[in-house]
Amino acid sequence: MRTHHCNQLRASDIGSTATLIGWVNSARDHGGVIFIDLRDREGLTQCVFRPEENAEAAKLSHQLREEDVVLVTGKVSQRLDGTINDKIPTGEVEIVASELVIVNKAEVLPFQLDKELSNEDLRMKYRYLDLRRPRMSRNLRLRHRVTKASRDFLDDQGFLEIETPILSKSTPEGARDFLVPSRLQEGHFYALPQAPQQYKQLLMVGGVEKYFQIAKCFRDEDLRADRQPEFTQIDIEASFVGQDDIIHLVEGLLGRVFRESLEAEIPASFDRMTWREAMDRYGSDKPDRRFALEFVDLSEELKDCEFRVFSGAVANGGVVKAINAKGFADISTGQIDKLTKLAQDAGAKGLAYIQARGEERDKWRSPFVKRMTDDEVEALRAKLNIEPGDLILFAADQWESACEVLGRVRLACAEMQQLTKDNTELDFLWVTEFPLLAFDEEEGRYVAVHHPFTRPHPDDEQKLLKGELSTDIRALAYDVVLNGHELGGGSIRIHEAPLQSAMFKALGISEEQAADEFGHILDAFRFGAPPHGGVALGLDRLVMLICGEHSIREVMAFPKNNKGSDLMSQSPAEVDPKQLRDLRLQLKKRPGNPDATPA
RNA sequence: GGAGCGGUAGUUCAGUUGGUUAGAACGCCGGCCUGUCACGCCGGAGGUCGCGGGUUCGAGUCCCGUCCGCUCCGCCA
Repeated sequence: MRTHHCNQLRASDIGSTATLIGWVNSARDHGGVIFIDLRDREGLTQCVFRPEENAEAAKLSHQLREEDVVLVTGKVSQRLDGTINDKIPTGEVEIVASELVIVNKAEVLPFQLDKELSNEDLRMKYRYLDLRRPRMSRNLRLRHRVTKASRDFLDDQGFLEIETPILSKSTPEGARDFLVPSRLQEGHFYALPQAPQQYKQLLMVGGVEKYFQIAKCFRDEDLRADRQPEFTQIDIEASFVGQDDIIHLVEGLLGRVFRESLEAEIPASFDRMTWREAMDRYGSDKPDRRFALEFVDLSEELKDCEFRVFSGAVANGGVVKAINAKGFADISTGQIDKLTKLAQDAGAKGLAYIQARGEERDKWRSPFVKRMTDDEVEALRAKLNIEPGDLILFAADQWESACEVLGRVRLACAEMQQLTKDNTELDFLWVTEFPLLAFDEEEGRYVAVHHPFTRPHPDDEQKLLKGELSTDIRALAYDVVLNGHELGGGSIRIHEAPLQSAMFKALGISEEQAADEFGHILDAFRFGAPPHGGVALGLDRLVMLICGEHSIREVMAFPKNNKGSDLMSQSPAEVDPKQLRDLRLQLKKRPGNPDATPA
C-alpha cells in the first residue's frame, strides 16, 4: 500500500505517483483547496486536494482533522513558485491527491501534540499520544541507537549476550526487593533481581569469559527524576581481567555510543581520580567538573582562629574547607538561608560565609571576620584568591562530613549561579579506589559500599583477611561519571572462597546465613573460579544525558510516576480474590484497608 | 517518614490590598475562503477556580485539613 514514507520524496521524484499513509499533522482548509501535512515516523509531506484533480477526494478532505489516519495517493509535484517550505526536507514537493482514504478517524485529542505540556498526569495517562510528539520519538530513537551501538561494540569485542532469570532469589544486602509469591510452593517467594550480579559471576565460573546483557533491574525504593523501580543496565562481566581492562572497555563502548548516537567524538581515555581525592576536592564521589568551585583547605591557616567553629574543628582532628563562588557576593539573604538550611540538612551546624563587597576586610560582610587576625584574613585572601564581588562559603568538621556538606553547598551554588546553563561540554571521569566498607550506625555494623563480592585493593587485602576492619580499606571498585552523574560502576570481584568468607564475616553475616543465602556462590568459588570483574552502566541515565533530558522518564516508553504508578494502565492494582487464594495469601485487615480479604 | 513548589476552560497561562457577570492565547464547533504551511476572516460553545471545612456582608484570592502532580532529603549494597 505505501510506496514511500513521509520524509522521502524529493524534487527528483517529481512526476512519479506515490502513496503515503500516516497521521494528519495539520489541515489547512482554504475552501477551494485543502492542504494537509501528512506525518509518519520519518517526517512530513504536504498533500494538496483540489476539486479539478479529484472532486470526490477534495470533498472528503474537508472532513480531515488532526490525527486522523489517512492514505493518500497522487502525483509528486513541484510546488508553485514562492511556496517552497524550506523548514522540512520534503518542502520542494507535494502530493497532488487523486485518492484519499480515511483509514481511521481520530477523536479530538486531550492535548495538542505541537504544544508543550506541563501536566504530567495527563501525559502519562495518554502516554501513547505523548510518544507521537517529536521530542519523544527522537528520544526513543536515540535510545535504540545507544543499545544498538552497545550491542555491536560488545559483540565485536567477543562478548556473548546471555539472559539471566527475572524470577530469582531475595538477597539480604542492598535495596528492598520486589517479591513474587510462588503458587507451587506455599510461603515461598521469588525476588526480582536488583541486578544480575550473582548470575553473571556464576557465568564466569561457567567459563563464558565475556558476558553482557541489556538487563532489566528492579528495586523497591522511592523514586526520583533519575530513579525508577524498574530500569535498564548494560551489564558486563569478563574473566582474566583487571581494572584497567574494564576501564578501557567502557571507554571504547562509550566512544562508540556517542559516535553512533550524537555523532560526537569523546576522549579516547578519561581522567581518573581516587574517591579520596574526589571527596577532598569536590565533596562528591561523582564530581561535576564543568565548573570549578574547588575546595580550599584552610585547616592550618585557621587552627588558632578566635572563631571557635574553625579552631575547634581542627582541634578535634577535623578540617576547615572553603569554596570561592566568584562574583556571587550579591547573593540575597534568602539564598544564604537556603544554602544554610541545605548545609544543616547535610549535618552541619550552620554555614559560615564572607560576602566580599570590597577590597578591604571592613567591606567584607561576614558574621565572623571581625574575630580574625590580619594574618588570618590575608592568608584567606591569598589562598582563596578573594577579590571584590566574591562569596566564600566554609565548612568545618571531621574530614568526610565537612566535605559532604561543602559538596552539597557547592552544587547548590552552581545551580543558583546557573554555571552549567547552555554548557554542552561532556566531562567524563573515573572515580577509583572507593572504600570497601562503610559503617552503618543504625545497624551497628559494616556494610559493603559497592556490594559484598567486591575485591579489596591488593594492598589492603590482608586487613580484610585478618579482620582488621576500617573504612580505610580500599576496594578495586570504580565509577564512571559524566557531568556529575554516575553513569555506572563496577569492580574486580572476589573469586576465592576464603576471601569471600572473610568479606561476609566483615559484614556481620554468619556462616550459617552465608551458607544459606550465598552457598551457591561460595560453592562455585571452590571449583576453580577464574579471576573476574565487570561493570554495569545505567542505560536510562546514559540516554537521558545523550538526549539532553533531565529525567529518565523522558527516555522510557512507559515510565512510572513519583508514587510508582503507571497512570495509563492504572498499576499497581488490586487483584481478584481468587488470585490471592491461589497463592494462599490474605491481606491483613486494618482501618485504612477496607478491601482486605476475609481470613 | 520529612521538606519545598504547583493544581483556574480541552491545553498553556493571567487573575491587583478579599469586591460587579473569572479573562487571554491555542484547541473545539458553525460559516466564509483556490496556495497555505503557527493559513486568514466572522460567529459560537466551553469553568464544581483539585476536594472538604472555616473566617468574612462577600473567598479563585486568607486559614485549616485532604487528594493529586513535580523536585529534593531519608532510602537507593
